[in-house]
Amino acid sequence: MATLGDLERAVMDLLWDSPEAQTANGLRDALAESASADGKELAVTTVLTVLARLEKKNLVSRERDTRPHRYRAVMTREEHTVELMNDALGTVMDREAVLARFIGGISDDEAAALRRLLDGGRADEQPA
Amino acid sequence: MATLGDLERAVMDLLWDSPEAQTANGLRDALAESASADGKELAVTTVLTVLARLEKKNLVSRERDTRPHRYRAVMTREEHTVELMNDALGTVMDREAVLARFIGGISDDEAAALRRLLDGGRADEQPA
DNA sequence: GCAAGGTTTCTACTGAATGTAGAAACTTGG
DNA sequence: CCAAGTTTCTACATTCAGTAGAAACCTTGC
Repeated sequence: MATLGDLERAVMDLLWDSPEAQTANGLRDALAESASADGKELAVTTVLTVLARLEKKNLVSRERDTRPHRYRAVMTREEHTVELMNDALGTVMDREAVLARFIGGISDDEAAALRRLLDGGRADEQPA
Repeated sequence: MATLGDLERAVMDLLWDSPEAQTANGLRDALAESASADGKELAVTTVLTVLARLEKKNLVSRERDTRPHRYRAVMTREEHTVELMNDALGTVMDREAVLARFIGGISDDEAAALRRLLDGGRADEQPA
């Protein structure tokens, strides 16, 4: 339930970056401009197909009542990333050993931020 | 570069759990006993194929000089898991926002462990 | 030195996931 | 009711993973 293809990922990136729900056509246009694809226009049916797949994966929801359906990300990018991290952790029995190494690899700034957050320092969490 | 198939995963689990390098035959036998597969014997060529694939993915190395080649995991399970976590994080610009949510979701025990680790509390890390 | 048996490599097939899109079905404003 | 836009169906190519037979490759006992 983890890996996204390149196009799926590109679509998610667009949805994550826009607060408003998007139409397939809007996404197709945005994809055309986006860095990776140099002007390459996809068929809108292609975009609709990946949106349907992303919906099936519960990464995207759509408003079916407006005529051009509008799509939005179900989770924020951050929530999704945390889910991936927990997926990775989930397969391991000794979570603390992993966490130990993990924090061993982060920058001092991030370590400081973590410390702050752990000390009730909170900033904006919602229970996942 | 992330996702492992079920069999690949099963092989990695065996390699991670054994300090010694293993042969394909040994792994095949171990797989037969292992929980998930109820007595189902795989062909040894099957095991060799996935080992070759895991080697290509740099998850496994082999000693080619002994006759039955012997295979070992390149990283520990923990290191590998951390890599997955960093892969997930890597695609995100705002790492701290992700970390914030991440620690919001862990247990109190783990939070305590993290705090300990952050305070130079260390236990067994090697630089990743 | 050589055949036999174990080991490894090649090749191949299947099924799922993904990128891609045409054809067909559907909806709705005029 | 119809044309234009929208959505769904269906389909094909490619890649990845599971699976393994056939062929090539060692090594060792005779």
